[in-house]
Amino acid sequence: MTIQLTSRQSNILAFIHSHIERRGQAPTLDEIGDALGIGQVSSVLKHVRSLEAKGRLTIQPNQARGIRLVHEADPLDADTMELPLVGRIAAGEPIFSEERVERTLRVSRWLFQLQPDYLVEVIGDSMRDEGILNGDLVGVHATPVARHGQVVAARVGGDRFTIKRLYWKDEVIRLLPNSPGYHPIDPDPTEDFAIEGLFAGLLRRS
Amino acid sequence: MTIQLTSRQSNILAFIHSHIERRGQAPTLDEIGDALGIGQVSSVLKHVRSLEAKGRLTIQPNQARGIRLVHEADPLDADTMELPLVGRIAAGEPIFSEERVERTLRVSRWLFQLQPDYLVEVIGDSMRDEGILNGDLVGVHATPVARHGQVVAARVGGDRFTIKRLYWKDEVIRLLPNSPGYHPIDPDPTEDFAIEGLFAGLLRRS
DNA sequence: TCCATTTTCGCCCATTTAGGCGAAAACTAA
DNA sequence: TTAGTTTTCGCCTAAATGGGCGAAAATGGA
Repeated sequence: MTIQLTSRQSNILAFIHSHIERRGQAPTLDEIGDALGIGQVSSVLKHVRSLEAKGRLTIQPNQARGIRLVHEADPLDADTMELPLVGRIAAGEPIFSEERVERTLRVSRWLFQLQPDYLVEVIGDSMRDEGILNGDLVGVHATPVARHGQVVAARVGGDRFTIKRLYWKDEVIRLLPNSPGYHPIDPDPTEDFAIEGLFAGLLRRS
Repeated sequence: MTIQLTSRQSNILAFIHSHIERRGQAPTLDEIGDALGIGQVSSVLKHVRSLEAKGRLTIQPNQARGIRLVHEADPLDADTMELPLVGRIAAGEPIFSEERVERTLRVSRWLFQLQPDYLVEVIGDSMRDEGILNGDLVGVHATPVARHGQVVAARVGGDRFTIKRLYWKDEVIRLLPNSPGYHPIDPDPTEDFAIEGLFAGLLRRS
């Protein structure tokens, strides 16, 4: 429920915004008054208080430059997030490129402890024993850092994007498929190998 | 941007809503006045005009019972849905009861072909081979009708709520755990047995 | 055409809010 | 401690809004 602002109020809010952008700190009431042509700081305060009542900013009492903007991000963004579903990964490309984002899904943040940055569709049943099936959408928290035993999204040889459990022993990296009938991947040292991120949740379509 | 209503206004809006539900047509200004204890229809009109200004309804000029509600349907509801996550199921209780709804999650509708009515947390690993693990949240499409081979949410003996693959042969119902080490359940004919619904998607927390 | 129903118009008052003023209080740095 | 900066308080006015009144206009059926 966003309450609408008067023109005075939105001008003031806009000025505060731009001031923070330009100077890195909030303006004083006096500076706001100067910019908007309001002689009395107390009048400015009145408006700033109104903006606070309308949920657009907060005031740190008695503190100079104590105005903090509230990042509005409509009520939904507060507890849900939008995740891009990226398609098949081709060689060399960065994970993110406009063309590969097939669509975006919105889900409650509560679902994830580790916040995913995107979703990938799983191809193949090599992780069946981890409860990850063909067609599942896996959330990936993009990071190159992974520890032994974690489920990771990795890219081997530049074009094969896989979800595997990482085994790292004696400086040997192994990607364990964790399903019978699949063989572990021992990355060829001459091939590119990159950890794209960590497993962070799963969505299965019905 | 939804503008907030005064209490008078929301009462009037609520009455209009319920009147349309009950009678199939909008009330006259006089009827609204009667219900809310406002003597003058013109006063009612004032409020109805306010509601129009706030985008909650429209008025067909000079037309009797000419109030039309605007179905707000926030842009989000269009492509996401809210699902209650229900807790452990106790004996005899209906699936839905306020106390058992632990929280609600919002997810994109696109995720589901068969629309789930609620989510249940899976206890135990009896469906590991179906890719359903302990702690997963399973979407359930509430229906008593299931066919052979479908994954169902069922209640056996009144208190055991389980997710199983349904086998139905020669009028014998079997719930197949689909994991080694678990035995099929052959419902005891003297026990209650009810299919609560069909598997409709899965969410795994990270 | 006439009449009952229903909507619309003009007017009223009380409360809230916007917008502003001067002065007091609080903070900060010398 | 003292002076300058900045925030806060109390008070004021005008406009907008909420909530209401009685009467006039429009509508539709008999």
